[in-house]
Amino acid sequence: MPLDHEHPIDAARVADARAQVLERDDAERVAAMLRLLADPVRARIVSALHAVGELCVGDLSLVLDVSDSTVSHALRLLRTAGVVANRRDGRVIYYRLADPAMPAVLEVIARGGDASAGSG
Amino acid sequence: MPLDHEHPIDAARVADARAQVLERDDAERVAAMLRLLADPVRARIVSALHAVGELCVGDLSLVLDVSDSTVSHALRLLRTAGVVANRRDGRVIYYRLADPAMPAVLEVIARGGDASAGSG
DNA sequence: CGCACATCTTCACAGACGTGCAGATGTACA
DNA sequence: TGTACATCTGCACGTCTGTGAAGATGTGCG
Repeated sequence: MPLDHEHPIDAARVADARAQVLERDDAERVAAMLRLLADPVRARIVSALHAVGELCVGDLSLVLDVSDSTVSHALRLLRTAGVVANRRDGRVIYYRLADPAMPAVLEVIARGGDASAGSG
Repeated sequence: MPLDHEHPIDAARVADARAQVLERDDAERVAAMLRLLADPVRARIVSALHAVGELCVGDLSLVLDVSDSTVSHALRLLRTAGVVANRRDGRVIYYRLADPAMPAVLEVIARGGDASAGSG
């Protein structure tokens, strides 16, 4: 049970934290975004697109060595969320990144918390 | 079905991507880290600790308005992963951030992809 | 010791998630 | 039109995950 809502151990700090903490709705949005990257296949898709600009589904499936069905499922989530965009060239559909925040997140994690200096 | 592994549409780009893409193991690690933040409660815990430095479990439960059991469960995951550390003061246990990458990730997402300018 | 308080843990379960399969859609070309 | 190819979608299933309930652990105090 949450404590009585009446007995914070450090009331000032609690008030301070309450004022600055990510709000419920924002946290939900942030978590939803991060959930997209919290899967190895999707993270690697973002990584691959970040590396070479754009790739079609079949080539992506070759790069990652996973089934095209899996790639397609993953791309659908990313596309719906606005993380990637696509263009069609004949029967081939090329995907590219549409949200610079995603590769940035991967870099921050990979580099261990240093968020300064961009793509090296 | 995956293509034949023999018919990339852009072989050069595939080779290029293969060389630069996040490897399977690394992707697994990155995804595991991000999964920790891909939950509203844990994201808010990181946010709160980032805001005020340290908080005990009970106060955290007040700040977030969730049960202390939920906070404790969440903290265990974060602690096991090295995201937070704690110190004991009597019966009260204070938690603080131990991995600067996590709040950095939250900021990158919140700011929409601008990864420059670090913490503070 | 016994009691109160803060935190942790075990168990159980509903809900979300990732993936393969099979078929559908859409495009190109003859 | 029919075939071949690239991609997408719906369904089903095993697995993972977050949470609450209830009790356990650990600490301080008298």
